[in-house]
Amino acid sequence: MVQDSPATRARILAAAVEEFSAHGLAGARIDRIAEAAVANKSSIYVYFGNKEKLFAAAMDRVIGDLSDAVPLTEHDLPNYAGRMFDYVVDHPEALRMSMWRHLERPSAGPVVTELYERKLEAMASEAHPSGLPPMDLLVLVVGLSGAWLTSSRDLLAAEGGDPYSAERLATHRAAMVEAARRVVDGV
Amino acid sequence: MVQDSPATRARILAAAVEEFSAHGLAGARIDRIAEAAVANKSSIYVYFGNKEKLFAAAMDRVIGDLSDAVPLTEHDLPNYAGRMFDYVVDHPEALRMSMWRHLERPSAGPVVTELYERKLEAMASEAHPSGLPPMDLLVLVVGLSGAWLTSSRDLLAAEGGDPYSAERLATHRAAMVEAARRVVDGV
DNA sequence: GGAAGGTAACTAACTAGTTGGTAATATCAA
DNA sequence: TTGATATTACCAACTAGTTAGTTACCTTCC
Repeated sequence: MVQDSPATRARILAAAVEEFSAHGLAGARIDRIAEAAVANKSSIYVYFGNKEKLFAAAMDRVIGDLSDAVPLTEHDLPNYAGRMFDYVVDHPEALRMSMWRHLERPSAGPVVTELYERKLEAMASEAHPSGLPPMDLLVLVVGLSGAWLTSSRDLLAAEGGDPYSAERLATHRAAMVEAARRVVDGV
Repeated sequence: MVQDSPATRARILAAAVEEFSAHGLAGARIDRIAEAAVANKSSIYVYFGNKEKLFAAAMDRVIGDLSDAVPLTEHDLPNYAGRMFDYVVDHPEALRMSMWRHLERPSAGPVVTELYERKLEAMASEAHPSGLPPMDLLVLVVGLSGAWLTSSRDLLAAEGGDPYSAERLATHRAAMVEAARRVVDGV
């Protein structure tokens, strides 16, 4: 086993993302993370301090990657919703982590309030046909983008077939982007 | 302490709903539930079997109450969204429990696939101006109804003020119902 | 030889679930 | 009604296993 500190740290963080995404903060097990990372448990404490801080680091990583990959295009919200949908389909851990954050540690993860403030200002300054307050508009569009992937399996099962097949997801994506367009453009 | 088996059971279930809603299945503590219910820990095992089954019972209760209180009016989805919003504002545990279910035990809670099937059929048989598939429409409207209450505090904080004040919630409710109307009615 | 990276074994605290026993209530014969 | 007995509700203390976090020691490489 070659010693390589940055690589070990990276393996731990990757394993932590997977474990926390699957089980949340309370359900995650440090031993499982160490095993999956092929690292010793104590390395986790050397690199990240404790479970809580490791959770925060995993959250920073996942949410940071998400906001880098899906920039908020405030003047084209329907396509923002579409890109957000594509990203969380490809990276389910992003959606799960943000749900864990909401339920377990609302304060974890990067603070991007300032960014949002600028985006909302930009939205407010232009004349929107929507007629809805910028914040409400943004929240609703984000809500649309995650609707399918956060729906209960019970509801999705009512249609028959696999709700997560590529074809079904493509159909929903189109419907969702169209819905966002209607919300944004008004009637 | 007067002995009253149904009352003890009810106290345990109520305490379980609160504990699971706050901490989820993995984070909940049986001892805390017993203490909050003013009952002995072993009563929990007498009445509910084990932690998992108690979680399922709490889920049944919360989701059952929700679907009783907010009947799915498939021919008036915007107001369905509005009533759903009102309910989860008044009963935050309903939203939190359904999130915990999604993350921790997707199979917990009542199975209502059959009900949804009938509702979707009813939607399909009528000519909708929406042009969107019934399932997508329903999922998107439900997504809209929960958007504000599942948004990150970070985003909501960008506006300044309390995002959960009665006034702010009323404003959002109106915007959300209007958005649902636009999605349902098409352009 | 010494600093940095890594490890196995350990510990103290916690947690789901159990047990052996007590008190209250119901049943019923006299 | 009464007193013995069975049943139900309840409880304090315990157990076996788990878990986050620590420590003392080893290995690698400059």
